[in-house]
Amino acid sequence: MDLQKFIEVNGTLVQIKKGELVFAQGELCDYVYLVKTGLLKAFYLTENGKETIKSFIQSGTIIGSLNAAHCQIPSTFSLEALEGCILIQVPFRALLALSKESISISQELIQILLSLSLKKERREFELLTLSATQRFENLCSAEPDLVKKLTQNDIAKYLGITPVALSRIKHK
Amino acid sequence: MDLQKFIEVNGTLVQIKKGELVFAQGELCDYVYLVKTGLLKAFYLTENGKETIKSFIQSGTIIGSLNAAHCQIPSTFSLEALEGCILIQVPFRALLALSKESISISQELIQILLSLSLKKERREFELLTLSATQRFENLCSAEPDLVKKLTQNDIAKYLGITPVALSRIKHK
DNA sequence: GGTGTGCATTAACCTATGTTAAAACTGACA
DNA sequence: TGTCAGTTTTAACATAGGTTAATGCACACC
Repeated sequence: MDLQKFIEVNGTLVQIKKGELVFAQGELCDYVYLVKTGLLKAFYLTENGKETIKSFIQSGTIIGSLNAAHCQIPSTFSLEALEGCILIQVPFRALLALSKESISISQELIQILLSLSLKKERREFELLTLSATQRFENLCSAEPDLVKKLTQNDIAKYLGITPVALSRIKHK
Repeated sequence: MDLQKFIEVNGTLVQIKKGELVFAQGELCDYVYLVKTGLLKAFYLTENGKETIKSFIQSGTIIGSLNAAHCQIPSTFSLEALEGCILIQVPFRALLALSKESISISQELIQILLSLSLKKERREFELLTLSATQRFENLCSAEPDLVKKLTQNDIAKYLGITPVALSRIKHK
């Protein structure tokens, strides 16, 4: 049995309306979610109230505050639905426990973590070496359909700039 | 047997002199390294020849271009010794193979990947939400002894700014 | 059709950081 | 001791992006 199947069989269905939070920064969150349908954003709020977006999560993805769940610490980010979403929720510890018993699940978990680390590496690289303009162009060519669905506000927060700056960039 | 032990027993010793590369960006690199002694930097070179530092690697750490090794693609970064280093090298596929046979190794690999993702998450957060000044202060308080060993050039490249900008920040 | 709310654009001004280049400093070594 | 290479500092100027605020636009709702 694969991981996705396991979650579907053993998890519980959760419906989230547009604008609602799945979990909030500062909360403990022991669950991992499989996104069946919908679109979400994972974002940070800094002390001075500024929001920056960590990532957008599309259907088919497994998402959760893995570190929070694993270390039993409060999540560093919030997860919000940008559209109505259907998720399947399963405790992270159930996954870990399962992985202790099944090599194939362990292997799959390793695959997921490796591909997660690949994604983060790309993002780190872009933040470190590219200008906002280049990051925007990259995003547009890598995820054209996603970009269409987002507000410029959210795109800007993802790029690490203000909506005003993004508007300027687009204008050129 | 734990992972570190496995590497020590099955790996081969590699000595790297200061300034030499362990592997270079663009190369295939199937190995994972355990740092016995020394200090290294992992860095990107952009097309226009600019260097940015992804991370510093201190002794006791396991390092490698995991994604490159796993996906059999060229490494996106280079690894260079900042001091004379002693490393132990082992093929990544040997680790993966081992993890397929041993649950405990799988679990350890999962732990390593989780803590790696935690580190990257922190860095992403800092790049996304903090100013260069704040990032510098964070680094100084989190890794005071590491900072002492580095040149300002390398610190700047790690923070994502120029040495000139770092000098200005320090001056204040 | 009118009104309100949220989003996008534009403009004016400000600040952080980049760029280039020169000068000062440091340590290695003949 | 003098010289050289590498590193750090300083200065002057250029640019990207932030901040604030005003305006424009679009859609929902009365």
